[in-house]
Amino acid sequence: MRVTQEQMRENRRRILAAASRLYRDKGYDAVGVAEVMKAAGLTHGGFYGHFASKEDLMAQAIAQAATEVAGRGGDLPAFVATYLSPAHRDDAADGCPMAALAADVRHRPAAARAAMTTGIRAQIDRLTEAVPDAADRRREAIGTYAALIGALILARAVDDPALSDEILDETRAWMASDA
Amino acid sequence: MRVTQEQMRENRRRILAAASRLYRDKGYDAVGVAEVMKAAGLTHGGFYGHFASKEDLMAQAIAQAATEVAGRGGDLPAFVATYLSPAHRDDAADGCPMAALAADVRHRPAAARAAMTTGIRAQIDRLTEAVPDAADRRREAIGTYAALIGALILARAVDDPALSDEILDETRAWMASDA
DNA sequence: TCTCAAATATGATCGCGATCATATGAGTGT
DNA sequence: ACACTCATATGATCGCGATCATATTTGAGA
Repeated sequence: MRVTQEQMRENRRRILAAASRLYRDKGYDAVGVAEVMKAAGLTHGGFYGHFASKEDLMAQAIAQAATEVAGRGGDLPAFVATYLSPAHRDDAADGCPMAALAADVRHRPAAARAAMTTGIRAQIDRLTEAVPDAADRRREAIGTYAALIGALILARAVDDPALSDEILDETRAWMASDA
Repeated sequence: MRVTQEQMRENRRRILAAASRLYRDKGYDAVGVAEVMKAAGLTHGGFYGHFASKEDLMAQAIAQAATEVAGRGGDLPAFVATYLSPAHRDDAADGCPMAALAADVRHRPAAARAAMTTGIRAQIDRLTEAVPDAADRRREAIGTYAALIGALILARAVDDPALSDEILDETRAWMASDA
C-alpha cells in the first residue's frame, strides 16, 4: 500500500519521534526495530525503506532529539529548576537526551557519537549565552551542564526516593550558593 | 574437572573482576556470558555454578566494583584532578563504575540498582568526609560528585578531543573557583 | 485513464547469546 | 585407597531480534 509523499515524510517523523522516546525511556539495546515501528503505527517491514540500519536510526534519533530540546534554556535559574525537578527525573522519555543517552553513545558507532557531540556543543553554547556573568561564561556553562547531567543520572540510578530527591535538591542548592 | 575450594573462590573472583572490567569498558548488553568467562580463563558452561543469571552477575559485579573503588577519595583536590584526568576518561575499564554504569542501571532489575545505590551512597559519604568546610559539607559533596560524573560522561561521549579536554579542564576549574 | 514505481505489510531467514543437559575428572572425607 | 560429590567443559536448545524477500496496494506522472 503506497502512501502520499507527505504521508511518508510524516511516517518517517513518527518513527524518529517514537525511537527517540523509546530509547530515552528504555535504552537503545532494549528497544527493537519492531517495537519502534509499532509505536509509530507501522509494521516492521518498511523500516529499511527509511533507515539503513538500527544504528542509523539511533544516530538520526539523537540528532533530532538534540534539535528538539534545543529550544530550552533561556532563563538559567528556571532551566536548572526544571532540569533537576522530580518530574524530569521521572519522565526520561520526554527529557534531556544527553542525560539519557550520553553514557550509552560511547559504545555506538561514529555517526551516533557525532550527533551527540553536536547536541552537546549546542547545549553548551546555549547555556553560555544564558549565563549572566561576563567573564568565564563558558566555564560556568560547562560546569553547570556537567553538574546537571551528573545529578540527573545519579538521581535516576538510585532506588531510594529520599536519596534521589536529596541529590536533585542539594545539587541545585550547591550550584546556587557559589557561582 | 573439579578444583580446590580455594581455586573455586578464586575463579569466582576472576569472573567478577572480568565482568566488572568488561561492563565498564563495553557496556552491559555488549558483553556476553561466554566473553566474561573466557576473560576469566574459563569456559561458559560453569557460569551458572557461580551465578544465578547474567543479571545476578551484574548486580554482584557492581557491588564489588563499588567496594574496590571505595578506597579512593582521601585528598579532595587530588581526587578531583585524577577523576577528571584524560587518563581516567580513556580508561573506563578501570575507572569509576558509577560514571560507566549509573545511567545503564536504570534499566536493570532491582538487585543491580540496589548495589549501585549502596555504592553511590558510600561515595557521597566518603566525599563528605573529604570536604574541608564544616557547614554544608554533604551538600558540597553531592554537588561535587554530580559535577564529576557528569563531566566524565560528557567527556567520554564527545568525539572531538579538544571539546572533551575542555569539558574536563573547565569543569575542574569551575569547581575550584567557587566552593 | 493507465502504467509503473514506490511504500508498506507479511512472512521468512539467520546468527547470536542466555540457559540448560550431560560428561569428565579431580578434590574430599572416610 | 575408595567412593562420591562437585566444579568445570562440551555440546545442545531456544527464543529473540535485525535484516531481507516477496506480495500488495495505491500515489504519481503521462
